[in-house]
Amino acid sequence: MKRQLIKHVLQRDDIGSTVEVAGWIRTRRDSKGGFSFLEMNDGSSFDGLQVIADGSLPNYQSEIQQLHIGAAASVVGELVESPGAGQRIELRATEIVVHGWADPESYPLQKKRISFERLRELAHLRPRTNTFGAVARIRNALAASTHRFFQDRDFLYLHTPIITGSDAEGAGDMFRVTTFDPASPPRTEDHQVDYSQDFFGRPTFLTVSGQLEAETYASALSNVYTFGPTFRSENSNTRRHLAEFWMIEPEMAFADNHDNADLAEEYLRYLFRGLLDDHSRDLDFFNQWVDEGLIDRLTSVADREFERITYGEAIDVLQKAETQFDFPVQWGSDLQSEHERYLTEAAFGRPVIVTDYPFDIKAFYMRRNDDHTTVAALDVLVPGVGEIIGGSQREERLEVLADSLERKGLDAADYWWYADLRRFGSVPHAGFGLGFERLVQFSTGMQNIRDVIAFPRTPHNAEF
RNA sequence: UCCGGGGUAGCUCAAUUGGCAGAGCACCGGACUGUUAAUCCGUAGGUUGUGGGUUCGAGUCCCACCCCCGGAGCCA
Repeated sequence: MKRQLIKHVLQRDDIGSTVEVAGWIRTRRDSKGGFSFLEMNDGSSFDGLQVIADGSLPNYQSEIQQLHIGAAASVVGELVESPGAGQRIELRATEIVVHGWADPESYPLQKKRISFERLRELAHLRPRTNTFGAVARIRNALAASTHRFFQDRDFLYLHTPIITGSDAEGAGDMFRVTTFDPASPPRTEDHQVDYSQDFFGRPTFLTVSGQLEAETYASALSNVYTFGPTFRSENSNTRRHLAEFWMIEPEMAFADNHDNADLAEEYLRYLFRGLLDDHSRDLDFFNQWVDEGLIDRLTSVADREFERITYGEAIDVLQKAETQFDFPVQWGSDLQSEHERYLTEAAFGRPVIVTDYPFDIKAFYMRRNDDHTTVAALDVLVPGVGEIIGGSQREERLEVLADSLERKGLDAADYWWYADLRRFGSVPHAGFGLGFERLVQFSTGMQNIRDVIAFPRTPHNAEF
């Protein structure tokens, strides 16, 4: 007999059929009537299947009554209507095979609520909990929807390199990649580390962004997107930062920053509509136990247009605000977290796309506006999470790019191939980067980013 | 990295001006004729994050370090 996933069994109505399921025991409740209830979950859905284990089963006393949370078992049984409240159907077992025991004395997961902090120390077991099972399914759904969204619009999925030779991508501190023995690397005559003898014959690092590479393929295949891991070695200790995270970076040729904003908004609203339509059971759980306003917020984001303002307009709004900010609001300085939060939570109560930031506070590759002081940048701010997308139209004019590199203190020689895109068949193009974990945070209401990725990498944390 | 809070039983937390380290849950044993995150009774459970120091006596006070959480910065 072929084992069925519980998500499918729960939808069946062919009462009397024989089915086989397998999974992990969540709880056993013994009835006074000489039989037991087993709640079994295989991760295929939020809800588990209730199994009725009658006292007449041959291994009832020897095994079934020893089952506890965490044990793995498979069950063959008859699908019956459940006389109890709380479930439509249940499985009356004819055979129960225990595959793996879980000693209740030492098994760390309990039937009661366990703090997320504690579960981070149990990252190998936490997917067996309600919350982390639901996070994993939502994360998967968002990944699948992402590919569907871009594939349906003829974006080409591009794999950009994880290891990069560029130490000047300008998006943050980088992890070095080397095969050298750290205790005794080869040295040059003047005692510098001799990277010409390293694996790649030059210093290499883990990527902080696939954008520059993505631009090269957009400059040939029109619309592309990346979806891969990204690494930042900043000593960030917040609930919004990881050292290793996943980023989605679409890049469009023959597109300006308005097209960019349109794409960002359409993409996000598509994702949330999909979750609301197809993953309501998991969302209901988060709405009840994690974040009461979650479903209302996702619905409103999916249904309403985003607010779009320029940086200059944002400064005006903030300067007229009643709120007392810790940091002063003035044109030319970057928006602080408290400012972003005010805009998206208090002022507008929905996602806000802020565009056209001052040149001086943004990256070299962003396209200079005609006012010569701002660039065609774009940040998408969402309530609770803050910046979820950052992007821009790219500078496609060679002379302006060269000027920007110089003004940012960067060496144009390091960007020779990037500049070549502007020498040969240059086109207006634009794109953005979306932090996938921040998207999962927003979609689940989970407060800490370490709880929306399977094995979080943060300073002092790489146990698993 | 900076600021603030914290680390006590397997888990979540108490412990008064420094004075015999407790409770709930989980587990185990028993009770209860279908239960559904905490039904009742009972047993057991500890080098109070680590290392020093003050004191007759330290979970509590002092010093150093480690780790966790929240906020800030960096950003996605």
